[in-house]
Amino acid sequence: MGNPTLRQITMLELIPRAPQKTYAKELKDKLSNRGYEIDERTIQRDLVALERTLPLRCDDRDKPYGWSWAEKGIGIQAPAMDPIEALTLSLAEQYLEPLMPTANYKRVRIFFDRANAVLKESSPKLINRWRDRVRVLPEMIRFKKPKLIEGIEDQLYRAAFEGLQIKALYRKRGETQSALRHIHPLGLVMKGSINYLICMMDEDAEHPRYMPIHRFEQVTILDEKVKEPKNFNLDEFVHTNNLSFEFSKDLYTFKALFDYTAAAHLVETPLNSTQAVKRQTDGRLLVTARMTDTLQFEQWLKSFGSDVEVLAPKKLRNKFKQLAKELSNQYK
Amino acid sequence: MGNPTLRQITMLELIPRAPQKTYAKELKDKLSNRGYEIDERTIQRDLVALERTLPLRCDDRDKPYGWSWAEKGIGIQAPAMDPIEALTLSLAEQYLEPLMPTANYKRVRIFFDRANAVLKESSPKLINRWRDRVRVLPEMIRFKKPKLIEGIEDQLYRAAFEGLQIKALYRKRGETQSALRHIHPLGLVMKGSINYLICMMDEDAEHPRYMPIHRFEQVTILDEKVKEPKNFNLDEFVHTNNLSFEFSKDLYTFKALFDYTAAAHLVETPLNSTQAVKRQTDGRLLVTARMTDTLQFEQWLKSFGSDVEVLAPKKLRNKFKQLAKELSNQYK
DNA sequence: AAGCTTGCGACATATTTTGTCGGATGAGAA
DNA sequence: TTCTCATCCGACAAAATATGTCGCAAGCTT
Repeated sequence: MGNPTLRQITMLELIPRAPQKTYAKELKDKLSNRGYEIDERTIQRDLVALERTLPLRCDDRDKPYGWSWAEKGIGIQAPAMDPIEALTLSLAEQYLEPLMPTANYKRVRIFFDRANAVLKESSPKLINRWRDRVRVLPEMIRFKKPKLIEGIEDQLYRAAFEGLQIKALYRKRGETQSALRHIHPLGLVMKGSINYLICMMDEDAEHPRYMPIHRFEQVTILDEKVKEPKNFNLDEFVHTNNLSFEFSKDLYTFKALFDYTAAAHLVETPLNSTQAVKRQTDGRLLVTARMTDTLQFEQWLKSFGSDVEVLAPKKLRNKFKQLAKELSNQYK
Repeated sequence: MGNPTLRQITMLELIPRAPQKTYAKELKDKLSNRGYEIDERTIQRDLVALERTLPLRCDDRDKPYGWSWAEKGIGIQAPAMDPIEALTLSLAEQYLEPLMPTANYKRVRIFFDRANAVLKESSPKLINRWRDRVRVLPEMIRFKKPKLIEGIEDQLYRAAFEGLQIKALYRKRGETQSALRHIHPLGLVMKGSINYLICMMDEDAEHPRYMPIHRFEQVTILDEKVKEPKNFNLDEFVHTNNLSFEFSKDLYTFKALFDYTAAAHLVETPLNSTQAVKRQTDGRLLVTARMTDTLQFEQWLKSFGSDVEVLAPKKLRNKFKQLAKELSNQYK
């Protein structure tokens, strides 16, 4: 006879969360794989015994009975989260909630729930205090997330993860009708509130495309493996398709004068490690850094309005000259 | 005699992760609280038995022996993560890593490690594929995080969580020397790469301040409870101190013409639910929305350069007129 | 209706669990 | 040093439990 505790713990780890199920026989096999040669009867008894105290569910509508962990229950976790860990997770929650795709967020939610349960137990008063006392503020304006059809997200993820082809109803931008397409998912890119499926289409088996997942209206996963272009590289794709806003990987030396109050934070949170800052006699900050040529950087510069004067490179300074002209025309 | 399995599971949940420890006597008390009246001897025996198979550590340099879970081990988790859950966590990892304070990130890391372990086991080939095939792209430029002194972050968090006063060495912006201060932590605000401690100072017991935590050089937690101004409200503080960049909560009706390609995404990811978009005959998009007057919104508008023409409110249009003038002067 | 699977009660037995006791050990105080 | 105290740990016996086996019943399939 082996150690019943360890065997039962192992068994509990083998039981999936509802709505999935497992069966006595399955458990017997898996336990046997892990070195516990045990009678099926014993497993039945263990399950019934544990069910009395743990949030286990037994679906006895059919035989064999299907066993699972209650969907909402927190199950077992050892070592338990310590309060600091729990605090950190509850902070992570604040970061993730506005950013992450909703379907995914729901799935990590269970961890946050668990964290909050720990906090509640360790210091029920403090947890509310904490909620009142911590804020994660957005750095930039946040857009509404596009609406997604229930379940679509999950299916696209699964297809991308398992590398399976799909058939999907996809609505192009501006169009009101969706069309059936045969798609080979290659990857996923999340950017701000929009997530894209990177994929190959049957029509053009050479060039991958990206499709915002909120334009999918129906997805069926097929049994066939995805056909990939050889040497497909997601980073490369992202760059060449302007998804990451990078024009090139060439570095240039950036130089500009910033208003002190508008850019003082650059001293402590530099653009990158090549950045140098020097206060000028007129109070402005001369900032120098090696930068890659990205649209995001330009947008960031533009957001300073007249609180920045770009000095170098020439090309960028000219762009700003041009911008000045255009704005003058626009608001004349 | 009770059920040994359940009792042992409960006990395992009571054992902290290293470097924290617990002791036989402590476990006896806590188990007794949970309804397991058990001899101390039995606990010792259980611990030794479980140590053989689980990553438990026993520090036997002193008596009583200190028991803990191995720092790196994954312990027990039931129900086990299913692959989709694991996938989602590994995605959350990509979101959080660049955003979250480093000290915190290390603490949630254990969950990500666990997730990756699950993925490795369930489909070792697919996990690598997934890593190659999913990217979370930054929406805006990201600054380097300021350097923090080891342990400072943890202590400030703990003080803020437990509502305890601290003594700290704090270096003001621009100064090279830090000064000792007596501080009453009230809360925390995370914004982009900078995190702030919101607190009261002994010198001015009326007005809370915010202090970037990377300017703290040493922190000692005191035993005394924080004194708070009555009716302290973090959200209010954040607003009145321009941390959230909100000038006022008054809504105005915003109206502007956007270049189509630059702003097409607004159709699918609107600013808020009041937004209306209409395509003009010249191809531009007329966007209308009720907005609050925030600096962030203005910055976002400015980042469009000449791809936006602000129409209303007048005040905002005038700001842009002014901007056009200033830019013209600057780049003349 | 036969055959199969699965759940479950019963039962005897081997095994484990557990409280108790007493000795060993080591730290700190007198 | 010696004494005291807390703790660990081995031993032991009784009580409780765990386990394999068997047989029956229920429900499904063929």
